[in-house]
Amino acid sequence: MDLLEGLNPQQRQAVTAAPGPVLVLAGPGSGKTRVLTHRLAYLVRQLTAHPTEIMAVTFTNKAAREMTSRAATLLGGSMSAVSLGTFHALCARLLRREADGLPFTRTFVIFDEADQLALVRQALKTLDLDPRQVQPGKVHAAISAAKNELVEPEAFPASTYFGEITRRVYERYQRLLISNNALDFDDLLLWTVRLLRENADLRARYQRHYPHILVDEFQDTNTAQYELLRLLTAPQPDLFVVGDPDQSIYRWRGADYRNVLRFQEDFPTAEVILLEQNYRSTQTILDAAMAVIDRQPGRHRKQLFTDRGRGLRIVLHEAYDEADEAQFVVETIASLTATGEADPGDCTVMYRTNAQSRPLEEAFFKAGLPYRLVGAQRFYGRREIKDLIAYLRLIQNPDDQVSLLRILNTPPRGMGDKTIQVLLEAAERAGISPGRVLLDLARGDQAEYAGVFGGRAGAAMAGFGRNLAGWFEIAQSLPVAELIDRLIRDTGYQAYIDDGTEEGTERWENVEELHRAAIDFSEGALTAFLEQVALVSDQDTLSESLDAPTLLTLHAAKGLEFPVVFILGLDEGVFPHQRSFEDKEAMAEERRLFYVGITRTQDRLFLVRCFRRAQYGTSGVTDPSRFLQDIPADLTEGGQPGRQTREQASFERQTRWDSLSAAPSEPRYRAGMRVRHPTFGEGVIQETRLDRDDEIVTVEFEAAGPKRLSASLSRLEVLEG
DNA sequence: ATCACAATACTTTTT
DNA sequence: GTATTGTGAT
Repeated sequence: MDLLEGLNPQQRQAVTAAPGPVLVLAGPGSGKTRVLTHRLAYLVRQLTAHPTEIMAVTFTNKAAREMTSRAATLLGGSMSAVSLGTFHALCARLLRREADGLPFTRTFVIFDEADQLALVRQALKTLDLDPRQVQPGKVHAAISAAKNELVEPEAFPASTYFGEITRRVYERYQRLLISNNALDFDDLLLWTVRLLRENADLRARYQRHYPHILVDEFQDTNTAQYELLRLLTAPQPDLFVVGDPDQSIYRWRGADYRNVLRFQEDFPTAEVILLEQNYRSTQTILDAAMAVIDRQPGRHRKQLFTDRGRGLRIVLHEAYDEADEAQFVVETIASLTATGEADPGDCTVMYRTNAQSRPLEEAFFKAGLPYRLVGAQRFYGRREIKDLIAYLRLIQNPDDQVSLLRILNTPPRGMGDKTIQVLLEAAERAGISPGRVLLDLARGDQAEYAGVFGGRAGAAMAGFGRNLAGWFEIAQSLPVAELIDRLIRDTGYQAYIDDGTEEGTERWENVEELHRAAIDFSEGALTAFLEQVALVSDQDTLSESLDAPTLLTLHAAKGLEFPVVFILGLDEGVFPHQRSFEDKEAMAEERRLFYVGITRTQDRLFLVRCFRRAQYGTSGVTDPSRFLQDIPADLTEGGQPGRQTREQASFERQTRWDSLSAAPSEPRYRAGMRVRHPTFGEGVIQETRLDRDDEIVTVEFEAAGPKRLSASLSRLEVLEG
């Protein structure tokens, strides 16, 4: 049976378990995704399940794609019939199909974080609450937490002042979502659960339709997701879940690793299988990981073991500041690459917060080395991208008031605050959304709004309404990419965004990037495109093609593995993060996050911290992370940052400054010089200038084109001139 | 109505 | 130090 080839006895036991509730508790690097994939294939091949009868839930879209292709390889055919994706994506699909009878239509849009916040602000305003006294973010977090726990507005505990406020905002917020014909992320789960709870026929239909359900990363499911699983799998569940409570890192998003315990209570007949052998890391890495996680009270210890041998020691390094930290990374990777110990693509740099990527990017840029940055948020969060998405969403769903308000006067078209206010009031009076009012005006239905709009403003709005109606029309037949073309042309968006400055050009390039993404999106349907945009995960942006180091947050690193790992910012306040200091559970989660980070490593691990670190512009001295003290000294080499005294640190700082003052005071290179670079080959210097303590050289390389390099980081060999 | 500049919070992690 | 919001001038 080739489906079981290369699997160890525990893995085989899991793959071939009898249908029914199965809980696989798997340590890091134990091949749990592999088990899941083989189980999928086993269901089809051995238990003759039809692929359409399988629903598999993964944590990211990328994981879903990977599982599809791996399972397809195993089966020697297409697995596309399997319903595979994240909880959110699967729920969105179900809701679009079954929207009849619900208070929204199947063209609903999904609101992202920023839209949700805008709605909370709006709710606060209509309730006459000052956003300065009631923080919208806090209220939104509370609402989201409630939704993840399946708590309806009426049931929201209003025992405190904040609770009372939140409850009222929650009510209002839900109504606003409906009037926008929009759902937020939590709604996707909430409405699906509601629908299945209340509609027995539908529930039975889905239970029959998906007799087999598999779930990856089960420790990161929340109450709503767990309830959903229970609803979908009764009365005779074939539910196969895989997870590791030690790797639970999404508590702040409502995830509850106690779902693992709940599972065993709710399904007492569940078969429980442990996967303990690790195929990823050296024993040194595993020993360090265990030392970190074993400090966690109240957990079931497990022994991680491998037959890979001890491997190299973990390197500890203390840098002076974040620029120095980044430079250490770049230099170390450069030297590992130069000696052939690792490929650039084998290396990965992890950090606690996204903001920490900036100094890294600068260092890589200065050294003229490419890198891969994981983070979709940042692209889709850009103003110009949000604008165009708002246009698309409005076309898909004219009731989307948040998107309408965003782009009504973007680019400026003579509809200022006053005009917008009039429009909103007219919509309120007519009992329809402002988008519909515009469409009415475009059709010439002035009667109903007679005397409401002044001549100029009325004309502007009718004009925009006609545009909107026109786009609405062509959207039915045109692929998304061409629709975007039309939008840009009709609105003069390029002229608006690209003002010739460097920033303007960059913004326009982003627009082109979105356009490319739309072209690549084969399905062509607007709804599907918008859904994908709303539900992209960070990891979805990881390109496999480039052989370059990867930069990502520790959260985004979940489920991945790399030969060489750097974990940066091991300073109190950064990692563990400041916000977790008062809350024991939050601190426990930080520790698990560190555990996740360490266990991504196959061979070499570098733990780095800074002596001083800038926050809010001013920099201050930091203390080493408490986690560093938990790594046994016999596993490490390099400094003992955890035990360094302040005097030693300040002495180091002194010597640092001395060495920096030896930096060039006049250029070492001249324009016209012929140079050679180890990576880019030969080229001619175009320009050179001094930048603080460094010299920046612009070189036109024969093969690689123009590059800007830092003289101190890149070894340029002068050939002539 | 629009733009330029200034003051002001603000940074955890993400579907 | 930066993104966002608010204010005042055009």
